[in-house]
Amino acid sequence: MNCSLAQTLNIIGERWTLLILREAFFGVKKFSRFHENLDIARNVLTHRLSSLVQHGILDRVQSTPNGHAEYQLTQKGLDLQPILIAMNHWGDKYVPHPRGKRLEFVERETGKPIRRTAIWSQDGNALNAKDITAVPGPGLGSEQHVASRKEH
Amino acid sequence: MNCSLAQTLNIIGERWTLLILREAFFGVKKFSRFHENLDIARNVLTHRLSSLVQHGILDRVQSTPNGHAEYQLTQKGLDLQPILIAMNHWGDKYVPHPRGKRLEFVERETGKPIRRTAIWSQDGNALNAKDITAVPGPGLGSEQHVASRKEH
DNA sequence: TGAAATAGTTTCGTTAAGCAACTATATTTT
DNA sequence: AAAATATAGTTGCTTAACGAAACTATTTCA
Repeated sequence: MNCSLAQTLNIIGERWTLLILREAFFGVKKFSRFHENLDIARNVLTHRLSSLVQHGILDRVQSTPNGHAEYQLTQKGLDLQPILIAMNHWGDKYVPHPRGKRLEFVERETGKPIRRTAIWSQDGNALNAKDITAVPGPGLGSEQHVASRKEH
Repeated sequence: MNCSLAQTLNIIGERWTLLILREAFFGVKKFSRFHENLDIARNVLTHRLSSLVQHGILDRVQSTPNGHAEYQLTQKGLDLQPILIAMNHWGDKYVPHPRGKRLEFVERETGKPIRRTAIWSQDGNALNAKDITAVPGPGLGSEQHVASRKEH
């Protein structure tokens, strides 16, 4: 499917994958830690980790000659953070905990909260969904449909 | 699982869901259009649509007395756009089409492209993953772990 | 009135996920 | 050095989700 979203979902769209990556962003590196933090079946965890390694999102490094691997995020993996944070923000808003935010993302240096996730225009305005439209680029075959979004 | 990301994934994490929403953002409203644009099994499409309706992401409106439903995005659904666009941008970057971008998102009024997806500090700097950390908020039970992200 | 479209449901076969037990090497403890 | 524990998986089996095709019941079009 010639669609960047579909391509992304092919890589990170399976069940558990984004939760594994969340753990990785929190500093988890070892099979056993992933397994105890997530309630995931071991064989599924095996598959997900090796898939993420194959796709270049995690690096698998042998910390001892045989076995005892560690998994760490590559740049490609680190670049998924906006997706994770966007999902986190949406969940905060629409499936809130009664007591408030579960996690707040802040600048490491200053401790100041980051901006809420949004779509920004070039000149720095937050845009809402209806102000945005998609235009076909060079990578979209002419056979492809780009349904024009009707007003409603 | 007391985690906003996990909550979000419970709602939109199943296979096909985000592709269905992509179509909805492009203006698709009817069962038959979703089915012909996506190569999805009809029974699965039925389940996804009704799940999205139950979660308040789509509204199901009867356009004729009996049958011929239309599905349209609610505000809750429209607010998923940053997630979709973040995934689109990641896919453009890491699974590119040889000829270039497949879709470009622009402001409807001016046609100007939107900013690439990123994490922004309050004062308007783009942050990269290593500059960000998470701190527990009021909604996070004390039993919860927030692994502190080690340097690497 | 007949044909085609719409919005599903039903049945059945395949694939993926979940669970528990097992294995083989590595490290730690005594 | 030997035994116990931890690590990183694998194997076999069960259950749940997905996929393909055929079927159904209205509804609109010609």
